Amino acid sequence: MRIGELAREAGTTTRTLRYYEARGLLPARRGENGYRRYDEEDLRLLRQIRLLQDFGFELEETRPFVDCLRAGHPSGDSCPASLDVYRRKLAELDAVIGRLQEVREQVGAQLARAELEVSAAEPPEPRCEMTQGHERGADDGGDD
Amino acid sequence: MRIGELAREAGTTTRTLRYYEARGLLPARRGENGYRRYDEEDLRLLRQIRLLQDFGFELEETRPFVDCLRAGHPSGDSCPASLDVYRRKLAELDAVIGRLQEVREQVGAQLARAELEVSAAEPPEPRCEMTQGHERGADDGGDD
DNA sequence: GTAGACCTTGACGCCGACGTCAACGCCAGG
DNA sequence: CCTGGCGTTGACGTCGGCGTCAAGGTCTAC
Repeated sequence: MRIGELAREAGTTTRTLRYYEARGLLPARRGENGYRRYDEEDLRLLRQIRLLQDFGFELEETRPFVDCLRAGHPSGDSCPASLDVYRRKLAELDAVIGRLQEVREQVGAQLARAELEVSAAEPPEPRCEMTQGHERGADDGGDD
Repeated sequence: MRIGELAREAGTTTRTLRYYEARGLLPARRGENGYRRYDEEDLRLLRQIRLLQDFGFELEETRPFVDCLRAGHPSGDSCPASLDVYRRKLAELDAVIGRLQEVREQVGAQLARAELEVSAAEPPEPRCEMTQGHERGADDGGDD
């Protein structure tokens, strides 16, 4: 299969495949005409790469998985090096998520405080107090 | 105060301050010698910027806060435009955090599965089966 | 034979927030 | 006067993962 076909199969672009090859991640055999040739195995490798990329892994971090598959293992994470990447990534994710949650709380608190101060500064719209003995008919008019 | 001094006060660099000025975010008055001159107000603005930057806001997103302060408001988030940024940022944070948690679960699950498969594949270390009638002395060896 | 769809390499562009260097000006202390 | 420490502008480098040309070669269908 040629580069465009593989790209389509994997939902990516030829530029990306050439980039991977340049990085030594997914080298291709060459036909007589100099065109890159790929097989089903390459498609597997590529799918592994894309999956991890979608997870936010850097390209270099996908290399152990690719190497693992290429070594004949059933899946990309059948090798210790891949598991190490998983573990590092988990720790990294936890750190980032924790930091973002912290930020989220800070920003949320700031927003709440700022909104309060704004509403305190402008006291309009008395919010329709319910005075006693002031009931209305059946259709009391939608308040929305 | 001069640029180096302000940078030190705010825990940043002169390069950063020049960058902010180039972006129109923190323009400086000039002394006779062409040196940039800053005052305490600029320090406040700068601190507002740095705070938001630490939160992961892009520079452009800090602009409403800076403008707000410069307009004489008590704090950078006393203006509607700033609140809008807060809200957009919250939504963004929630989305990112959600996505990362999703990824974290996926990666965690993959790791667990892969570890299981590995331990299933290599049955070494028989984990010291207790054969009957093979008891040892008092100190039976800490299993860690 | 020619259009058009594919392929090749090479190289620059992009994004954001600066870092880093070059080459120069200004000013205070000894 | 000279050194050293500040300042100035300008411009290129960084990082990742490609996008997007440009200028050509190849192959297929009509």
